Amino acid sequence: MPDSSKRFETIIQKLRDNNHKITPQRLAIVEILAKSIGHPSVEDIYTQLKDDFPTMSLATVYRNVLLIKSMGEVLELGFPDGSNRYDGNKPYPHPHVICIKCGKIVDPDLESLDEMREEVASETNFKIISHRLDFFGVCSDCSKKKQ
Amino acid sequence: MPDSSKRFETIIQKLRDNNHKITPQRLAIVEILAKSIGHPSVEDIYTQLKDDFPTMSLATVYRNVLLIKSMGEVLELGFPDGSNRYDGNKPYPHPHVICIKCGKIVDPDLESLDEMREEVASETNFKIISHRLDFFGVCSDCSKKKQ
DNA sequence: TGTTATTTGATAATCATTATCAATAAATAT
DNA sequence: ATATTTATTGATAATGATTATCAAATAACA
Repeated sequence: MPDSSKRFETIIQKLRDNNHKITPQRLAIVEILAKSIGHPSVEDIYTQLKDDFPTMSLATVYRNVLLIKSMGEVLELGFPDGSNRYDGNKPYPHPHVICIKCGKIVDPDLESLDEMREEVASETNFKIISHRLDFFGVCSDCSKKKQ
Repeated sequence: MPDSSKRFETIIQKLRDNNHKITPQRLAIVEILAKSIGHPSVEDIYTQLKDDFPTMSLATVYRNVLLIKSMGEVLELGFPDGSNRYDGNKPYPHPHVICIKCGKIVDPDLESLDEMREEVASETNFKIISHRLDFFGVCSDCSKKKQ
């Protein structure tokens, strides 16, 4: 079973468990969030769905993303410029590498964060609950294009 | 010479170098940013200045923070809820520990980030330019209050 | 198939930030 | 010192992303 199908099932099940109705619009939004290819924005999701759902309202996308976020099944990545991107495939905190040219977001494999977390906790006396780590740079595709 | 005085001089000098006029409002805003006690928001800065400058416009605070940010002399910390906090004392990327109860922001000392940066660069083929690392949790003051 | 409560679509409201513009004031030369 | 020039300020309108509103539509279940 592919990873994104598993995520799809998990999110749908959680919606059912919380007595939310399963509408075609909701299904389609969950489908995209379960994959979260490229970490889409609300606008991205809306654009992807307009073909299949010509009457889809932008508000519906916002509402459902918010609902799924409130259940902890999507990670919201807000940026200083006000843009928000979403990750329903890995809804827990994890590092991101973001291309400042094309907006591409990649998930690197990093392990040493857990040590850091404990280091911070003991140094500051905070009870650490979550974190956010983003690296910003230029991807290899955009580096080539530059000339 | 205290750290914040040094920061104050640096920012003012950079303003002069870029042919910006030194107004009383600007001086006062730079003074607060140079300290950046608690990583203030624009609203925080505005509130602090209203006593000394009763006619101070909120737009003036926004304008000057933006100007100083464009010169690279203040770090903007934007959060998913839309709030922005500023650090003119350490305007370069560095980790933050944020209390989700009272909003307090603390700077921990962490060294291992540079290794991580190189690890990410070699793994993703990105040219890493900047980063952002926030830990979220509950500070010891708020932990005590809870009961 | 009918009933009920939720969801949807369309649009208005909100709120932080940015843009506008006339009046003011800083910097520089006179 | 004073005049001149140009940036800055204060007040407010505009913007844009997100959220709220509400009547109509529809999923869930009897």
